[in-house]
Amino acid sequence: MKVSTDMQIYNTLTRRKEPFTPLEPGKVRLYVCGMTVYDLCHLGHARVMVAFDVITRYLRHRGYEVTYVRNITDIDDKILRRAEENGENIASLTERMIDAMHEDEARLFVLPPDHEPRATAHVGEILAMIETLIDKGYAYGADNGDVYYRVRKFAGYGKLNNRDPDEMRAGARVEVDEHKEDPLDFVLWKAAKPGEESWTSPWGSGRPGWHIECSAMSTRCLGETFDIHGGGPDLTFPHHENEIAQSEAATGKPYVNTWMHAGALRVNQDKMSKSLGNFFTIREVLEHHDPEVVRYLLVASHYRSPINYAPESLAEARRSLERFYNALDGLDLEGPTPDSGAAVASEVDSGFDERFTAAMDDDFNTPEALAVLFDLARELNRARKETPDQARSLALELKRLGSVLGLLQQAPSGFLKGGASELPLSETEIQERIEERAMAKQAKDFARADAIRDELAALGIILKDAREGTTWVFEKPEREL
RNA sequence: GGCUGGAUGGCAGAGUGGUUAUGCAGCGGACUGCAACUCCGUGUACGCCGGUUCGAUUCCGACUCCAGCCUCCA
Repeated sequence: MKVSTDMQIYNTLTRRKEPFTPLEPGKVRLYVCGMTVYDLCHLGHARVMVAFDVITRYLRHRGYEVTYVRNITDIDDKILRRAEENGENIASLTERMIDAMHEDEARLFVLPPDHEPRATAHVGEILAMIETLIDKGYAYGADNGDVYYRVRKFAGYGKLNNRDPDEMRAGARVEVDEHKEDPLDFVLWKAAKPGEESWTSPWGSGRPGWHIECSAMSTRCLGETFDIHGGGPDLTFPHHENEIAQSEAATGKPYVNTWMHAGALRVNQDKMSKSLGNFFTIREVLEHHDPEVVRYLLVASHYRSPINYAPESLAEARRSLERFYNALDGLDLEGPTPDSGAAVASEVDSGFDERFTAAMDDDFNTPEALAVLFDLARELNRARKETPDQARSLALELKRLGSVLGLLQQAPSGFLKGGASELPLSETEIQERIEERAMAKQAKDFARADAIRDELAALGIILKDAREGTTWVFEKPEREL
């Protein structure tokens, strides 16, 4: 696949779309801030995971070799507190949460990152970077054992957030720490309290601060300057601002070329948060909804737009996805694919790929890309009647482009049947009723046939009479959460 | 108060200086024994006020409202 230079990506740093040119031709180095593993992942995490999964998939589809690094913060105040509440040790807590996170993302069709560095495994690099910062005068040890970053010393501080340090009313909402030279200074190394998990350092036993960990691990995995750094919307300040300050002060080089931030996920127009009681973990939602429906909802908006999560929006996402799967249902989707055979690919030449690519090249415009796929699905539905060969090619094309968004890879009948485990009747029972109805139809006993259909419909099982026979889909009557 | 980003048809959600987004829902027609699926057709949408322009939802300015960040947060 050819890599052209037509891609445009919105850069948070410059606040505009820019042509994307990686440092090394054909290779993209991508770092995304991952989770602090003290609790289960919620939908906001899913949003970021899925956004950068789509971005990675598309870059690869476009021919780039992507190294995708997403860290795990496995030491931090919240973890210490939670472990103590649970009466379990830190390692046990973080391992459990990491396993749960991997399960959740796999269910959402999120491909694993190439590297998942953990803070606790990189304390050496973190200490080295802190020492460099002290040597260069950008950091200082305080008498309480903490080490702080000297924000005023770094000329570019605030550039990511367009914020002037002099304008920041520091201390307005935070208690000013008497050990800091300046209220804006942030902690690089935190002295351990007695009994806390700690590492030895030149400044006494302690643990790394949150910000330095990302600087150290991204540099370790991707080099001093890399292409894309991503994360959730609330990380721009102070986390990413501090990363820039640390890394650029330590290396004297630009840290990141393109900063990307996903939009927020809201619940009924409020920010999702525990205090508001509108907090949904991924697994809670997946108890009631097909994972692909959740993913579709997240992909159907642009990655930078806020998404309002409401129960109705999932029902609607499901119906949209049904349109795709209805189009694919009953076609032979195995065998040679457009990717594996040029002969098959040439049969489909209606510009769908080009339109899809143009949409995605424009800052990963997934809504526009989905619009192309809906057009493709319509073309496919038209072709089904008269030119089945073409229909099959279009179906394969739909599935292939869908895979770039991480969608449409399930067996259509499986999706449409809505997860056999929730069915009110067994599949064989349903089949029996269908046969019963077929006999009634043959005997022209339409009243009986309709009665059977209505009876099944009341259970959420909708029959579809096709030329080849009757199939069904399962539509759970009420979907909540 | 500072900084960012928004305000699009019943809902969701792209985009554009003049021409169809797309999906869901609705309406009319086709297919069907009747439906479902599908197809065809169908909506005088662009917060408010000015300005630029032959023409603005799209550019510029003011205003109103909303959200996020400014403290840990994806």
